[in-house]
Amino acid sequence: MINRTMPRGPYKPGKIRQKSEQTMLDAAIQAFAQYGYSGTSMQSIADIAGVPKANVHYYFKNKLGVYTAVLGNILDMWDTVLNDITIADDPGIVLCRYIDAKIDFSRTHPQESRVFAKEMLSGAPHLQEFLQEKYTTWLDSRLSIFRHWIKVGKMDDIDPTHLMFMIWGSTQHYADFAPQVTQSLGTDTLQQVHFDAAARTVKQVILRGCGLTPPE
Amino acid sequence: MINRTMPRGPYKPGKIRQKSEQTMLDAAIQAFAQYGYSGTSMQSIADIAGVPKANVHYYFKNKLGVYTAVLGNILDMWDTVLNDITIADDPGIVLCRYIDAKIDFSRTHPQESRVFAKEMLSGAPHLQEFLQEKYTTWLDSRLSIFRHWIKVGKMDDIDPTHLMFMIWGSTQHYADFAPQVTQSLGTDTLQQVHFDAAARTVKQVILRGCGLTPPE
DNA sequence: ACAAATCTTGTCTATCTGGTCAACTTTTAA
DNA sequence: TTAAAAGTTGACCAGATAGACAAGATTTGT
Repeated sequence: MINRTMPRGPYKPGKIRQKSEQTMLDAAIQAFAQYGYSGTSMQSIADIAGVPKANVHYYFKNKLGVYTAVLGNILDMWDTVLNDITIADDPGIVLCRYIDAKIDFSRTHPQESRVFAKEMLSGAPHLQEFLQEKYTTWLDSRLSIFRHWIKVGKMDDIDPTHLMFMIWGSTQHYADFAPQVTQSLGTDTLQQVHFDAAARTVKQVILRGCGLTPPE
Repeated sequence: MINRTMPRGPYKPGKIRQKSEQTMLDAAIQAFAQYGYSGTSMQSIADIAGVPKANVHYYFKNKLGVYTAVLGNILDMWDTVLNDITIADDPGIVLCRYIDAKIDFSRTHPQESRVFAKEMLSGAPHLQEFLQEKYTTWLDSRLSIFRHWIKVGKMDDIDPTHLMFMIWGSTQHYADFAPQVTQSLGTDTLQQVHFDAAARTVKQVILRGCGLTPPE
């Protein structure tokens, strides 16, 4: 994607910029996940990326610009799994798919999960727009499907909003509280087998708790 | 509690020190909850407490000292609810009591929950001792009780470790992800009624999910 | 009242912070 | 080859940072 606000000329930007930005965003996500927005210095981002600090300022307007870019990338990943469900679907299958996807996100993108969590813990000052627009629209449409399933007896009368919180809390826990989880499971690093056991238990409890039988 | 390492003399410390320390710890917990350890300045703690910065340094050795004191107070609150359960107890009643207590903690001590969560998200660098000693002992003894209940058929064969994670994740969510929760519930501030609904749903799903019937 | 200890606070310092800038090098299209 | 644009980087700045310290104010047992 060529940035059309850049001046044109014999030297077209693209490859170098794209690669450098990605390197710095990768570094930034590590720093923000560990130290939070206020606790992260531009110097530390530069150090992790292995470039001088001025280089970060060349690619991003300021610290907030880096953070906004990181946060934007994370929000773009927001829950595509539940996007195309309909009232015709089977709630048991949908919940299974969703729980598996959320657990898998905790496994494959723990740093992203942590940046999001820290932003929430800080009062979500940079997520107001997301929460009031994209998120609310997304949630309302999903909730109405759950309510329909409940009305037609496809699942028990479980408050779907709080059910969502349960799924989010239970699955994100494996990324956000990793030190406690690893200690509890008696391992050094979380392996696929641990995430499989987690998904199995969460599906088992949530589905049975909603009056659903796990699909084969 | 008189600090016996302090020099003795005609002026016995106690009331003033106790009150000042509490004021500063209250201020510190607010700052740490919002900005995390690295992002919190001694000046901001002093500002919230309404005292000069040098005053904070008089009562605490350094910033880590303040943080350690805050964290210690939080760890002292660790889950007294499950401490005195035995294999003779009814798992349904125990889980109900526990879920209610955890939801209540999220309601009455959200800042404490957030400081703990941020410490976890940062990799728990100041919780290694706690996790390896007090926590592990506590967890192992609780897990053995759950395993006994499962063995004698008092509850379904649910991995008790992951069940604990589900309860923690689901209940702490209401303190740690408060902005998302409030937005989802269409309210400005979380009220007792919201926490009641949360506790009801979590108990409903967890108990049924474990093959238990909610007690009257 | 008084002296010893506790408590308060303004001031100082060395370091780190986000951010700017200008000189320099590399890449690119012609 | 060349020149314009993109990219790199060390040096620099003003303000914030954690912490030290000394001088003064307050509290308390005698």
